[in-house]
Amino acid sequence: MPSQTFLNLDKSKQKKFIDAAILEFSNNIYNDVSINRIIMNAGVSRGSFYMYFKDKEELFEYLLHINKTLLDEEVRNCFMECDGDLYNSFNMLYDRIVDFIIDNDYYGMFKNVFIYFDMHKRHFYKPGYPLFLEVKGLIKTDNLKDEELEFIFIMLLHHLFMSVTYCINNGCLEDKNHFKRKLDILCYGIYK
Amino acid sequence: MPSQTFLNLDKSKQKKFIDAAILEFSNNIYNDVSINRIIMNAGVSRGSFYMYFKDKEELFEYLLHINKTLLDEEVRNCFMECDGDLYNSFNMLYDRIVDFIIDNDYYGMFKNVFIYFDMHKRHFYKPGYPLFLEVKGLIKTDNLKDEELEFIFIMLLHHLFMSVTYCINNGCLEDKNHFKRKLDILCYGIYK
DNA sequence: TTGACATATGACAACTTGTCATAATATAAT
DNA sequence: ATTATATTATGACAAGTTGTCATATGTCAA
Repeated sequence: MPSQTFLNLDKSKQKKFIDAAILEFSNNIYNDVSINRIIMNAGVSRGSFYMYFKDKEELFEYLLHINKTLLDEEVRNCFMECDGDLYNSFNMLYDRIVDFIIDNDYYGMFKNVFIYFDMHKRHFYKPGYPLFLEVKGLIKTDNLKDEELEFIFIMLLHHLFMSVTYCINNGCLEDKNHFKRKLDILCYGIYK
Repeated sequence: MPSQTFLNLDKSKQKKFIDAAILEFSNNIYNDVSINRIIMNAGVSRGSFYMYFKDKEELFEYLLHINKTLLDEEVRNCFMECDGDLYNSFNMLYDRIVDFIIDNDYYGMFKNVFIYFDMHKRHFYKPGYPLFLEVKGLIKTDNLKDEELEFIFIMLLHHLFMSVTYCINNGCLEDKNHFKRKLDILCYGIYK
């Protein structure tokens, strides 16, 4: 998270900075993101940057944080709308996330995020992922085998993001079939 | 792949260079690998490095290539020894890979590779992965559902590497159960 | 011996990041 | 209103990074 100094900034200055950061993260993959260009575009001095954020990673985490809140909301909605059925929920979730990313201002950034997604996956779906605890109660378990629910949840989430990555990177956002095939395998198994 | 110039070098000079490169990749994650340090340790000039390799990525790919050959051999063996049964093959494969990495001189490097694995996953298991074509004939399909074999293969491979990553990063190389649980889900499904 | 080609070199330009002493500004206290 | 204190802003700087290129040194055949 940014320092209090940054949070104390008036909203317009904050926005200008964040916009510059998103622009940079949209046009460059993580490793090539230049703090120099960000501060130039934001009209902020070098020293100030390091007053606001520890480093590039902290800035990046903050950019993710801003949107994660919105994404989490989608997850909650899907589970509610599907009466907690895992298959249907994840099916719906995939479509929603893809749509979310397309519609979103942060599309370019997300694209780069997803390319390097697993580099940063620890932010999303490690065990203890808070979102899981939230939706846990919503999942219908009577038609499931006796596996630890969080384990399954994380596995599904993992594939979800993998497929999103796959589709974004291959420019085939319409190939929603890719994830559904995976989902079928996960839910019903490979073996006869 | 390195330039012919590098391949023409006498073996001892090649080895010195590769050793220096492995040392560097073992002690630093990809982004922090310094070509400067490599050429210092290898006793090679800056210009020579760029004569041998296009850039850091090409060098890294070559280091992977060296070992991939050995890993591929393990894959072949497992499929042979398990009469092409997917479940058993991947089960065995996991153990072998973990052992391979532990025993190997390249352990440190592999650790760093696996941390950033998915950043580089394109090198391993994208569709058309040559190893698949090789072992395809070895896979017994009569007890499998009618899914595209390569799709399943890549999914299993993906989880295999994920679990190896998980175990290496968490220092719990003995927790072989992690992958077996995933394998059960993949083979027999989540739903009753 | 002389060309012709392959290989080696390190100085160089053009970047990068993170720090820090200093300067400017805002807020509080007298 | 003036002083004191705390907060925020700044850009020069050190110490690094990469990739290039003119030049130098090998090597081998004619």
